[in-house]
Amino acid sequence: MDTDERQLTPRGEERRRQLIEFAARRFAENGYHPTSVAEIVEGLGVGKGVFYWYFDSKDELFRAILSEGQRDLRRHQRDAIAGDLTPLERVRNGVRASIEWSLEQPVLVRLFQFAATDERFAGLLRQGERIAVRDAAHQIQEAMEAGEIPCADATLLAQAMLGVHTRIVHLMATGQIEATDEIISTAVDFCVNGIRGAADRSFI
Amino acid sequence: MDTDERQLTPRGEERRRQLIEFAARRFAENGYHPTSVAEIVEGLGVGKGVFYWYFDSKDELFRAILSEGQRDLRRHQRDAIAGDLTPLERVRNGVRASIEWSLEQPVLVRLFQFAATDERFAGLLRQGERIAVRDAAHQIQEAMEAGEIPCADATLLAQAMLGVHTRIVHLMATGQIEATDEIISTAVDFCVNGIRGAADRSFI
DNA sequence: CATTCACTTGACCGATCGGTCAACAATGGG
DNA sequence: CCCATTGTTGACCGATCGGTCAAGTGAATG
Repeated sequence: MDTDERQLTPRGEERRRQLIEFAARRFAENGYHPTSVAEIVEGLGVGKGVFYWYFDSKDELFRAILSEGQRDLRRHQRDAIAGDLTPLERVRNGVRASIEWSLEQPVLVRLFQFAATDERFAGLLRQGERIAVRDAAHQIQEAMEAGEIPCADATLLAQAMLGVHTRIVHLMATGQIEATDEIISTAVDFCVNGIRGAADRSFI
Repeated sequence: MDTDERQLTPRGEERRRQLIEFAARRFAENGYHPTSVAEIVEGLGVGKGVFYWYFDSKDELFRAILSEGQRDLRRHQRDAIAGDLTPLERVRNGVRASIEWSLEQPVLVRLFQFAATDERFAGLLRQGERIAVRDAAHQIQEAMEAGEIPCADATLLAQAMLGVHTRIVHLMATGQIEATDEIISTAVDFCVNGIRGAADRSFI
C-alpha cells in the first residue's frame, strides 16, 4: 500500500510532522545523503518501521519536505502582494517578503539549495520556482504596461531578481553579511533599479 | 606519506588529471555522495589502489577539483578586466566573462553549487568567492569615486551581481533559458543598472 | 643486469546503508 | 469486551561504502 494514501489519525499526523521536522533539520545540518534513516529514527527514539509506515523511502520524505516548504513560501508571497498596490510596489513587497520568509526558514532554504544540485529533486524544485517566477514576471509585465518601467523580457528580469534574492539570503544565513533592514533594502533597491533601468530589448 | 607531497612523474601527472576529470564529470552527473570511489576507478579501468595513490580520500579529491576550477575561473576574470578601461566597463566585462566561462564549464559550475551546500567544502568555496567579490567590489568602488555611479555598499552590490550571475548561468546550464548573446546582455544590463541606480545609503 | 622507486593490482576489511517483515501494542467504534 | 485498524518494534537482509595493504609491475638510472 502506498504510504501517501494511508488514512492517518491525529496521532499519526503528529508523528509524520515530527519525522518531517526532525529530518529536515538533520538534512540541513548534515546533508541529505550523509544523514541516514537510522539516524533519523534514533533521534526521535522510535523504531525503524515507523519511518517506513509514513514514507515509502528516504527520497519520498525529502520530496514531502520540499513540497510543504514551497507551499508555505508561496502563501507568504501571495499575502505580500495582496491589497491595493501599484505593480512596482508589488514587486518590491514580493522580493522583500521572500527574503524575510527565507530568513525565518534557514533550514528550508538550505534544502532548496541542495535540491537544485540533485537530479532526483531538481524537477520538483523547478515546478515551484516556475510558479513564483511566472507571478513575479506578471507583476513586472504590468509595471511595463503601466509605463512604470521600460519594456524588456519580464521573465528574465524576474529570474535575475530571484538570483539576487537567493544570494543575499544565502549570505545572511551563513553569517557572511548581517540581516539588517538596511541591507535588505539595498538588495531590494538593486532589484528594482535593475528592472527599472533596463534597456529596451523587447520587440513590442 | 601525504599524497600531495608525492613526486609525480609525467605518467603520474597524467593519471592524476584523468582521475580529476572523470570524477568531476561523474560528480556533476550523479552527485558527489552517490558516486563511489569504486565507480570512478572502474570507469578508468584501473585498480582501487590507484585512487589512493594520488588522493588521501574522496573528500580531498573533491577539494582538488574545486581548487583547480576556482583558479581557472579567476584567471579568466583577471584577463577580462585587463587593459585600459573605465571602472564601469571593467565591471561589465567581468560579469560577462564570468558568465561565458561558466557556460564553458558546466561541470565545475555544478560542483561549485553543490559545494555551497556541504559544510565539508563550503569553507574552501567561500575563500575563492571572497577573492572574486573583493575584486568586483573594488571596481565598483572606483566607479563610485570616479562619479560614474552613486555611493553605496560596494561589497553588497558585488554580491548581488554574483547572485544574478549564478542564477542566469544555472538556468542556461539546465536549459531553462537559451544562452544567447542578447539574454546575457540583458543580464549584464540588469547588474549595471542595479548598481548605477542604487540609492545613496553610505555614510560617506 | 641490478637496483630503485613510481605506480598498479584486487582481495579484503569493518561499518553502514536503505529497506523488509513478522510479531506485537495502542486505540476507538460497535 | 471484541475486533479491526492504525501504529510500533527491532532483528535482519543483501548490497555497498570508503579505505587498506601485501604483493606485484614498469620504466628510468647507474
